[in-house]
Amino acid sequence: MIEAITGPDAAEMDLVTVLNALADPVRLAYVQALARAGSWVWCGEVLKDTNITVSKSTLSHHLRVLREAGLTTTRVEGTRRFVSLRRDDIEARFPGLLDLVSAAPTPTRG
Amino acid sequence: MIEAITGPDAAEMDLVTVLNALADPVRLAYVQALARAGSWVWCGEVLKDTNITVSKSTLSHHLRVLREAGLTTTRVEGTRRFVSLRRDDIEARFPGLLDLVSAAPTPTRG
DNA sequence: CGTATTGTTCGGCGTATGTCGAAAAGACCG
DNA sequence: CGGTCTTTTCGACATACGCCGAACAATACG
Repeated sequence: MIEAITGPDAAEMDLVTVLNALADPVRLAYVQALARAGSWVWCGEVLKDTNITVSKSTLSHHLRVLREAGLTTTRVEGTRRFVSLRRDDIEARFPGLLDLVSAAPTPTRG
Repeated sequence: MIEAITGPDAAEMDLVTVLNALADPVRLAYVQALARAGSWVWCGEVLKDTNITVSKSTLSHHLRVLREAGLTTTRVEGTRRFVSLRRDDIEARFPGLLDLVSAAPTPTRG
């Protein structure tokens, strides 16, 4: 069976929690990269084309924050994990949020 | 002369900083109340019709975070201060952000 | 089976954050 | 000037957060 790890239902997403999840340079860049990359990206590869480097444990921590905020969902496939933005749920709950984040000007370098 | 205390220019607002400013229950409620109330509201009164109570020093701290993120500006008038959302600047820099925050479902009570 | 790959979990560490009360600052009123 | 009102600043404190390396777990490969 395909194991899918997901956080809260769309209706239970909390704005403060979501904003907090996005209010970190690493996580924001991750979400932006995900938005660019489409669905089900190998989670260890997402930050590859950014200038961000963190340890495995740190990345795992950030992915959990994103997941528990409701922003992403994870699918296990062999030894790897694939991650995807919950676009529809996010859009349903917080319309425009993903567009806003994706269109962010000058990635964290004012 | 009218003393106006303002944070960064619109062009220099940083998304992570802005999201971080909004990712706190008190500050989010404050911004939402401001969005509802219009411009130049007496800063000590903004949270009156919410169920939030914080000390003066804590509120002052939060107002500084909001101001330094670029979200609000403050005008001194006598012994009081009046605060206003920088709607145009926010909209120019992060289109849709204020609408998104204002339309937040179930105020911090998922 | 042994090894490699991929992530998670577990301490631990340093810093940031939210909170408060007390004190100070500035403006107004008598 | 003395008193009042409003807000900021100053410690102080507890907690949360981001980060890492080491150990563990689960799967795949030969």
